[in-house]
Amino acid sequence: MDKMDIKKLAKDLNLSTSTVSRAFRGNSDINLQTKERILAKAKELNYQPNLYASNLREKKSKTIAVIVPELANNFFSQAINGIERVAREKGYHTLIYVTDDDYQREVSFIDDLYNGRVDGVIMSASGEANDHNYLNKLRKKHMPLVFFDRVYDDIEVPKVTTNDYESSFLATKHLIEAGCKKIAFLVINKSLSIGKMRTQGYVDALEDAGIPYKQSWIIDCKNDHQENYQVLSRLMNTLQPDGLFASVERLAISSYYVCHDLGIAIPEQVKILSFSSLEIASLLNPALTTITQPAYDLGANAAQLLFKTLEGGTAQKEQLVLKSSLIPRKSTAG
Amino acid sequence: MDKMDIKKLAKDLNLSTSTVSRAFRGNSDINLQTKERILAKAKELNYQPNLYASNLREKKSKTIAVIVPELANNFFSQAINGIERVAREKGYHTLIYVTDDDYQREVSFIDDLYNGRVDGVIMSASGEANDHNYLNKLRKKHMPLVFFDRVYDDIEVPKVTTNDYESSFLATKHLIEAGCKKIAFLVINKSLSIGKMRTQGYVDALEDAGIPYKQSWIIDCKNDHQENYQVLSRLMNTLQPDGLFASVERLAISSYYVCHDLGIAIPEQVKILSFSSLEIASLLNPALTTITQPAYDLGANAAQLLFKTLEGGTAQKEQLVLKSSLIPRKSTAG
DNA sequence: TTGTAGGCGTTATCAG
DNA sequence: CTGATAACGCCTACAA
Repeated sequence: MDKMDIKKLAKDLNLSTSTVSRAFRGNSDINLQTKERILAKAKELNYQPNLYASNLREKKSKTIAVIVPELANNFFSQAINGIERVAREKGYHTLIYVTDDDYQREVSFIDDLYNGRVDGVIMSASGEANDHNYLNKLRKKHMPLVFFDRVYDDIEVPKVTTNDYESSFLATKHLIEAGCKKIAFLVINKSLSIGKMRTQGYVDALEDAGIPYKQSWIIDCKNDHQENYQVLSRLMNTLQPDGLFASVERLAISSYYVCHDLGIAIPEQVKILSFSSLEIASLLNPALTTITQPAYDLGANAAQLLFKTLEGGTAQKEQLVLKSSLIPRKSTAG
Repeated sequence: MDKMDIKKLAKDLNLSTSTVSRAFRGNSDINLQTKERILAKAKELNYQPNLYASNLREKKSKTIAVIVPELANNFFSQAINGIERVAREKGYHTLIYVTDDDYQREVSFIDDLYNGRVDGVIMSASGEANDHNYLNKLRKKHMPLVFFDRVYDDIEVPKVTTNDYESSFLATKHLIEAGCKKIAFLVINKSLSIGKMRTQGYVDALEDAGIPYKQSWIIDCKNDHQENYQVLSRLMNTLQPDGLFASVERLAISSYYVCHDLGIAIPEQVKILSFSSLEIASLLNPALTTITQPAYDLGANAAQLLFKTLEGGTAQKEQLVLKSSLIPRKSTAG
């Protein structure tokens, strides 16, 4: 009574399973009337073709995987939103995997996808300077992979990033023009693709302005707020920068807390600027100058690239670079 | 050379497919040595059992679906984070569907899940006062469903919510005690489960304090910022409230913009309080008093409830109510 | 402990 | 336009 399958439905209709099957496939030849009769009966009996049987036959899952370092984060949630929308429009389903910035987890997620569960993968990388060879297995399985934002340079697949170097350069220049002489650069992982680009933009902009650059002004931070709070407090008390350039949103947040608590006035005593996808940057106290990445578009484009290779068959290695925008606000006001 | 399946692997090893299969199943009798030989060879040849063939046999997908109204949103991204974590720990995969608050989309997502794609569904509802009968089909398919936060009262499934009525009552009281006489309540959908509870809390708190309650002080808003900006501007100019209680984070945001633009001082001229999962509420200008829902826990608990019914078999109808916390900040300072 | 064989529910191919 | 049949890749009785 409960379990419906194509055979029972066919018997109910005095038809063969092939005919019933045809009613559910878009293309095949079938009499319109029988088709409608079948669909009606199917609805009545609450029948739907079994997904796993279909996929087994057709060897595709109409599903993609998205692997991200974190989820509860403006940037990634917007990006995923973009991915999900494109996937949905293409009739694909979207699986989410969060690594919590744990490289091992990334590896094991990927491992879990070899079995045909998905047709393709979109990923923002977690594993810094590790071995990325496990990703080549994906290619052997003809499973397309697309990177967005955080990429591995040594893996040749389509990538969607933003103009990090240029943005970072301009941002640093912006601080200099606002009068900063002692600009600290806050970074989480300067060996990662993105950290590297952003750090370089900062360094070059300093040089370009004839400001002596010192290694000690590049501050290594973590993902943990408490730790960063300590590091930044020390920074403010010792080096006493008059400018903070946060390469990641959460570092700007920590900086704000530190400055509030230490009674350091923004922007009078220290100007702050950050890469950030915070939609309410202008409501902060004071409004935060940001380099805003087009997070949604980044995701949407990554998805489009994936479907392009999925449909085209050829493994493209397109590199798409979207532009971020520098939005000056009170936190860097002269 | 490329495609591996159990037969080729078996042939390579001079074994039968059943033996190979056994090496991958946890339970079956198999010689430890042959098992290891098989697994080694499998790794070498990059073989993994095809998921769809396995699922077709075993009739379960080890996958759950999460359906939410929106994704790029502090509350939902935290909740999904909680769900994903629990699912991962249970060895399940997580599919994401975003309705953009479109009831029809919710229905069609659900339709798409009848085919065995998932073992269970976790959902925060989009469709207000619509017909929810389509959900009963899920039950016929023995597909467990769990609601979180936004629920349909007429559907009897496990639900995880927060103490919305109580929180709303206390929040209103907080505003009254801070000296507000004319408190407007901003709501997006007062007919929805949550909107209803929150509205009632507001109304009752007013009555409790002997403040005459007027329908006109309940302000109907939308999801769109532009529209809300208009509505709220008008509100501030006409009714001139001295307190705003936003039932949803985005309405507090819009209120801040309006007040900033109109030069209305918070909290001197108007105090603002909001349901919100914003982690940086205290960095806003001024720091925003919030009722903070335990978003992550809401998601994690919903997932746990789902797995409980998935494992236990019995369709529980547990109702879990988590507590939100009122965190007073500058925006409601006396 | 291992092998054989049948079937999970669909769909594509080929006849009719 | 419709029906029979053989895969898809794997798993599990049952037999050896």
